[in-house]
Amino acid sequence: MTADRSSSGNRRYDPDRKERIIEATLEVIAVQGVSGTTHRRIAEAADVPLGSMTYHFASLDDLIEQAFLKLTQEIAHHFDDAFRKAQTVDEAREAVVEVICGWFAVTERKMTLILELYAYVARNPQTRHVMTGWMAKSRQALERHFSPDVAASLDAMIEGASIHNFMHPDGISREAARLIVAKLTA
Amino acid sequence: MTADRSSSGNRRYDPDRKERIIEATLEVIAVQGVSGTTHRRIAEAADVPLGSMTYHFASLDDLIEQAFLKLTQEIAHHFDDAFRKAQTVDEAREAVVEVICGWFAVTERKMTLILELYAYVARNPQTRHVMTGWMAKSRQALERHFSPDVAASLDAMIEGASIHNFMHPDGISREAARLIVAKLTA
DNA sequence: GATTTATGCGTACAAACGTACATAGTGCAA
DNA sequence: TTGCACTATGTACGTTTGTACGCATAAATC
Repeated sequence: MTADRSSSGNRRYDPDRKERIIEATLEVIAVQGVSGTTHRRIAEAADVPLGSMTYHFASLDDLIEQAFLKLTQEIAHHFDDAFRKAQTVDEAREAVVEVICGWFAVTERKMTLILELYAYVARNPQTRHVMTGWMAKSRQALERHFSPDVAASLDAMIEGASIHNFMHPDGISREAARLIVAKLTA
Repeated sequence: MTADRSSSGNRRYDPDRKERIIEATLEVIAVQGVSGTTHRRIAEAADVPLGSMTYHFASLDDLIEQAFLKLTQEIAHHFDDAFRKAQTVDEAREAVVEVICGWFAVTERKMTLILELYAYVARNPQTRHVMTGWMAKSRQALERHFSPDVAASLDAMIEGASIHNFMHPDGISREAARLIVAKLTA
């Protein structure tokens, strides 16, 4: 439907096709879940022929893994940014609150993708490195401002609170989050 | 392969077949994920004919939802038990530590199922009641011993810490958990 | 024992799947 | 312009999927 490809003499110069396929994969997973993610749906979403799938990626699982890797890298990058900006411990505390109450909760898409990732990793141990890599980066970002133990507890709390806020509309308020963070970092 | 059904005149008196199908569904989801869960695999796991699937359940999604409901009810029941047994606040605190470090971490199967559930609910909003019901029960159990706000924070921490412990072998130790719980319930 | 009713199941079917591969198209060297 | 090496694609194949449905069979009633 996005035209361009089906018209204009077909074959086009398309240097970042691979990248676009990966992004389309995340889009499909977000809407259909891993269980509904197929070569054909991704190809349609990325506006590329079906043959491109097996040409650029060894298998569907290979593609899904690369998509999830990209997802975690992007999130980790934003996460790191947020804590790099913080100058004081108090600003870092506020950043944690923001991550819990503002950032994740806003984008249902991102949370859905993360949950799909967790389930996927749980069932495909060979992809666990995607998770451990992500967690290591998050931990590192938090350890700019907090001790390793406190960083670990904050990381876990961010995880749990994000999920709960996603599942339950009136989960944890900004004030409540502020109090929790204060307790954990006291 | 489990015999019995294929021999002995076939049709058998089987009053809790429906229940067994639900349990088999959880088994299949735990191993194959929702994405690999099919009528045929469930039927084989439950040792019932394929026809039984559409006879007892309106659709595959209907069956999956019922299976997840059963899962959450069982977990909530155990959870409630643990906190009902606690007589003092300190015992309740220790119960939280146990939930984080002992209980979930032990059974990979259970954690996998929970993560599959999250992903499923995220993508099927009409099944969100399964989650909200579960969360309400957990909250209730915690509120036997803690204020609503503290209960909420403990619940979130349990969530996040369990997941992190599952993904990363050396996640949060028992001592670390004890300290965190102490901080949150101070 | 005969007849009826309700329950359960084997089987078939169209649709969708992952993947392989012959072939068509394209930029580049000469 | 021609030839070549390489990239990309359309298509076909064998499986597996969810679901529907006609028929077999057990239980109930007389």
